[in-house]
Amino acid sequence: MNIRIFNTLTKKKEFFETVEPRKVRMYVCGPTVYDSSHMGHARSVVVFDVIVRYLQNQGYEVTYVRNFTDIDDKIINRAKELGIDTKELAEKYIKEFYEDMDALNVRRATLEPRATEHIGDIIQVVQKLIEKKMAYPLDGDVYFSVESFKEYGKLSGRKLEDMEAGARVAVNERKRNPFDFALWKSAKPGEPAWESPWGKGRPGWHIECTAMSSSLLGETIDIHGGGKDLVFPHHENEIAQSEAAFGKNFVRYWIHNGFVNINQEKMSKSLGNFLLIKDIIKIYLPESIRLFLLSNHYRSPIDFNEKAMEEASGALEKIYTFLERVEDQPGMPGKSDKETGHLWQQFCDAMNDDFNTAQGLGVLFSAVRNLNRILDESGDQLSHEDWEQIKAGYSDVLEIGDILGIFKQSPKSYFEQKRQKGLKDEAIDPKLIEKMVDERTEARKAKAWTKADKIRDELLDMNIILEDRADGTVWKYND
RNA sequence: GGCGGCAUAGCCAAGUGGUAAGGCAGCGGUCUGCAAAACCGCUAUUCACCAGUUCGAAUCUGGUUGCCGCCUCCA
Repeated sequence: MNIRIFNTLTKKKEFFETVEPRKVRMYVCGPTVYDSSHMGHARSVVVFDVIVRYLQNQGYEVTYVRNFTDIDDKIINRAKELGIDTKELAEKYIKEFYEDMDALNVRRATLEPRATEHIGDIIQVVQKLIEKKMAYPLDGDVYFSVESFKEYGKLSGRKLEDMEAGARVAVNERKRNPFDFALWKSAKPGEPAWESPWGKGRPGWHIECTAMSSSLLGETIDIHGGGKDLVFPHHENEIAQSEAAFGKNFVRYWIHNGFVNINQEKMSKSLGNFLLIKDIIKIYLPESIRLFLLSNHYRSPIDFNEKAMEEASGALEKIYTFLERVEDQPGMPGKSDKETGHLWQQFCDAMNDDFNTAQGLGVLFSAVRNLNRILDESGDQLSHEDWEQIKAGYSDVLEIGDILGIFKQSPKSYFEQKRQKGLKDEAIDPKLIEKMVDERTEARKAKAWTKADKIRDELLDMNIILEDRADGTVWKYND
């Protein structure tokens, strides 16, 4: 049980040691709820969902906090456009976020705080920073002074001097340093605002995470995660605020996931290629999407495209086919076997190495192939030894699926679901298919192969694939 | 301009010092009336290029080329 994690702070894989034995305090930056969630959100959320599942499986008690940023400029602007208040807007997208994530079989975090629920904590941290002279009020705003924090830049590997050279930040003459960032922003008329020692206003973006992390998890936590894009400035600023305020190491392990590209392009509003989760799940099964997202190492970029999704769907089906095959074995005792075997251990080896799900999937597929071979070779009389291997493999596959958040349904319902979806997409009456399959069965009995093959071809045109098994013909939808 | 990442077969993708996982596609085969599914075999003497360290490098060092990301809201 020696997990190694790539720490963005040290740029090295380090053995995972928690502050408190067997307990993990973990914070992951959640969405700013001003718009629907896209595939990038899906990746981040799924990756950390898998990490939490694995840590729990390995015996850690995980307190997992994932926040909602429910107040900020983007929310204010969007609400203004729509003519609704910010709270209403935030609620709408929080609800959507849950719908998307439930569909993707993402478990809820232990705590899911909202920035607006922690205004008091935020004000306290800001005050503390002012007292320590590491922040300064300015006309109702409060800024963090980056120069006061000597280690500023340690996460992103930047130096203030270097950045100033090629500065692309809008210069605000009033700030002491162009990189000073707002902890508190004064409210313009009509904007949502909270009372504070500096007048009415709202928190800056970065401070909420410091406040919520420290108040819910403590001043030093084990893991802080998020997308790579958050390294600078968001997480850099969080470190500065937190370590300045509390005088302690803020985070032990920083974990950042890579981007999702769309057909080799970065997702961006300007390119108009933002793929929303709610649209993607209309086309692909959520489990296929999870499998796709986990098929690359979490730190590498991943390219979303039709071919990749078809491969992921095919891979999912391959494993469901195996599971169904095992469950159809006479004498299959169901999922009783809880003992984990060789395969599970190999999967853990992959996961222990910086949560290498891509390698873990390799283990899974080669195991499925081996187990299928055993089934092929033994025909209908499985030896005791073979049967033990199959049972152990089967339960390991399910255990792995549990970590990855796939194979949640039975193979029967998976295939049924696919058939239903196919019929709906193609607008086909299932009775027609049953009728054609029956006709073909009759033709085959009469050895009228030409007729039988003609029916099969007709079904194929409807994307229906037939499998003639020993106990009858089964049809599947081919997407 | 500053900082960082990546380059492995037709495609996707693991592998950070010990002689190239896995998936898809392709070809050949087993099975099948024929298929489908499944399985077996074949498919990178080689890991962008050049030099170096080493008994040994895809893995380490230096350089070259190409692609990408961050530095502005962003998962």
